[in-house]
Amino acid sequence: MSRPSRVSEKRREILPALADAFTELGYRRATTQSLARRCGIQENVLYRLWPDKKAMFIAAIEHVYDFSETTWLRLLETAPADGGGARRLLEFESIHHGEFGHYRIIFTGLGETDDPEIRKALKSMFTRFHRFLLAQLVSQPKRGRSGAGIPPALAAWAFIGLGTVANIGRELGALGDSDRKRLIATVGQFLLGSGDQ
Amino acid sequence: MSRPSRVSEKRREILPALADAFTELGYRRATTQSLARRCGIQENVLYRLWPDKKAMFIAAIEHVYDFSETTWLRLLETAPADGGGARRLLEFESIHHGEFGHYRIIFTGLGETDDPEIRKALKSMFTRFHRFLLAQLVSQPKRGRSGAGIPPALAAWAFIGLGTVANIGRELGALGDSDRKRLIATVGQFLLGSGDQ
DNA sequence: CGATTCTGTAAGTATCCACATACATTATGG
DNA sequence: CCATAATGTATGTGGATACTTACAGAATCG
Repeated sequence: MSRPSRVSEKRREILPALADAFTELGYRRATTQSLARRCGIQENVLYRLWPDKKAMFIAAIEHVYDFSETTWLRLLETAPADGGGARRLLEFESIHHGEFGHYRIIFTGLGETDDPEIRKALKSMFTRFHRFLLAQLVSQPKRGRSGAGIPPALAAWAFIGLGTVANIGRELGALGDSDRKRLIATVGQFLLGSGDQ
Repeated sequence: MSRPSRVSEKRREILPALADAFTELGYRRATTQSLARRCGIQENVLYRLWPDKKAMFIAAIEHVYDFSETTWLRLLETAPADGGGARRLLEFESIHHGEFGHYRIIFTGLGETDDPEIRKALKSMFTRFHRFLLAQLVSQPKRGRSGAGIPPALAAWAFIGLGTVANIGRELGALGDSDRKRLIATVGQFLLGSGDQ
């Protein structure tokens, strides 16, 4: 009992840089040396905060989702509470989608899914994401079911797919900026249920 | 001039095992040793067929797409030439989607997109995929535009996104088998333009 | 203060991995 | 049959990398 541990504060302080490193380099290419350097600490200190590299990676995944969700929640706060949140999110994403490149940590994670812990972390992340989107969809003004009779739970998954392919297209340069925005806006509106319009 | 080279035959003979190895292990975790072992040859021989590991990976990516496209083309041959190919593919994929796990090589590739050659290979793959789907969509019976006024080029991208999220859901166990099939069937039909039906 | 625990810095290690070298064997064209 | 080039097998290597150990200073409790 002397000198209280500040480990948890340190973890939170370091997480953004850690997540950025994994995001840019991917899981395997991110060496513990490079992680430490980019966090401005020694390798050893990293190992005092997490038991191994995998734990650092999982923490980074969770941080990335928390960060995104915080962004969206802030956006929804400023939105009218009339249930138009889904539409608002859609507009926002059609412009800013993938700006932080954070989805890259998902891609690299998906290459490690035979590790049970990593798979579990990813599954939990996607489940949270799905739940969040679903909540927005069912609180829509017009009806509880989205476009043309697609059950909202499926529509929410389709939204995730839409965002994913937009990210891939952006990453590879296979989809130009304007096409990507049109893709999100058009198909998104469609899934929201407004159809042609 | 003596003893003709059988390099290209050997490459073709080995590619399936090579692609399987990258598919199961991912790019970084697949060691050249494990690649060689799973191909039933020596490491050295591998290096006589391709200059380095990256070239092997790119060859595997191309092989995987060629394999898929061949499967679909065979399916379309047996389909009536009335332009219902897209619908036929959809039915097929809603059942057999992702069976070979080959999409995993895409995920691991997407974690290496800062390498120009790998990015180029992936971009080319997605572009070919998109072109293939688009051709099926525009040859549809009802109209040249798919569901509810979505331009077919965008609908084709949305299809890719749909397939991708289905694969992710399957991989993580976040989407049960029946939900996955319903997702592909429902949203797919929707994108095809039949809406409620 | 002082015992104790936290924190920073530096260096070490055992393992692994992409790729190379060396050489014996085999098949082909002339 | 023989010169030439392809193939098979074994072993080597230099560098990277996850994780460890050693130790000095500093902050907090009683």
